[in-house]
Amino acid sequence: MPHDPVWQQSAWRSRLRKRLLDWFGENQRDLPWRAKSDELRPDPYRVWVSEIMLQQTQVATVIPYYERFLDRFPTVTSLAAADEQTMLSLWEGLGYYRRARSLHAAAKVVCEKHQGTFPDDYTDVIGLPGIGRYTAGAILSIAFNQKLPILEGNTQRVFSRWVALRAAVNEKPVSNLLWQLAEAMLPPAKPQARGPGQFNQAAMELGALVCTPRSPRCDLCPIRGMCKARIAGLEQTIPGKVKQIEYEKRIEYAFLIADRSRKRFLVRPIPEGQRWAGLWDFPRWTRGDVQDVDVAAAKLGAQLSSEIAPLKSFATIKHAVTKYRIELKVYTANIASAGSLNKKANDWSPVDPWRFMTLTELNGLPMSVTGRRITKKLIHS
DNA sequence: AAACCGGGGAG
DNA sequence: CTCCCAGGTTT
Repeated sequence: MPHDPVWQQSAWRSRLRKRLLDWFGENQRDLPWRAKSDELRPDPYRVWVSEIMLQQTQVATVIPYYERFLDRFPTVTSLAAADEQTMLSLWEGLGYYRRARSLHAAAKVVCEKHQGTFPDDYTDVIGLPGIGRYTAGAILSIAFNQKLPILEGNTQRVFSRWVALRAAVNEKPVSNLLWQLAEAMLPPAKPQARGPGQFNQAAMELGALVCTPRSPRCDLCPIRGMCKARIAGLEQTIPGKVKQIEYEKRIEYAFLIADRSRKRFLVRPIPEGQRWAGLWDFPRWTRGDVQDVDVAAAKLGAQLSSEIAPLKSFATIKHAVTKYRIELKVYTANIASAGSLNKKANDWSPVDPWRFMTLTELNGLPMSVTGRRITKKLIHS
């Protein structure tokens, strides 16, 4: 892979580090998970929660959720002891709920294996559910100032530009090279105020505020004089284009089945191991691409051992997630053997988890975005 | 409306 | 190494 090995020169690295850390000292945002001025280091638990929330989610979106979450679960111990439904409700809106479930599971491990103290050993940390190489490096460098590299969306772009690496960052050899670069750039652990934790945060902050994907603000950049991409006029074209995703269109169906009072709707908590595990949902057919509502109703009915008869279209919700472009068709429907399903609220069992719930009750349950959108439409109808 | 952004984990 | 997870933001 042809590129200028400028980053292998230690003088270049230290000059760059100095500029970056000076810039960070004056321009970093005041974020709730960063160390308060009277603290030497931030609390590892707080850094951890923030890093998990920040996976695939932007800072501005995360802040209110983070504050609510920390308010309710201020320590690892309190999170480990939390009821899963409560925890998921606090997460609702952030999406990718597996992050929350992994965080919860990891909190239990920290309590059981590490007496409630977040571990400072890399092997222990990366062994926790939901923590991979990036997150382990981020927590240990930021909270313990360990000399560990990080590589994520921002720094992939920032580092590629510094050295004018033109290849697409998702190619394996490129990513390997960027990890090496990330490691080579790290300052020594002392002085701590300008150590690896500060460097990692500074590089990400630069990517978020200045070295943005499109139209980078090079005029504000502390590295502008020594950035190889900028010098070559390539800041707009680096990093290289990632292969385009092939989107897949899907049609899915959800059914609103009311009880005799017409005020309660059939829902259930999604079982372990399935998509949206732990969240509540309406009867929904999401598998394959079923073009016909009657087919979807028949298939779902077979699963519920009851016949579902679609009545009329209630709403169509368009939803995009990862590679899927989903059209969710929501129908009101009747169910044949409502008798066996006409449960009282306290009749729940894992074998027959379906229950009728009022809109007020639904408001208190954790749901996926589309589930919540259906509920909101019901309230306003 | 389409395009873009993107860590971790399972297989 | 590839695919999935089950959303938000930008253009």
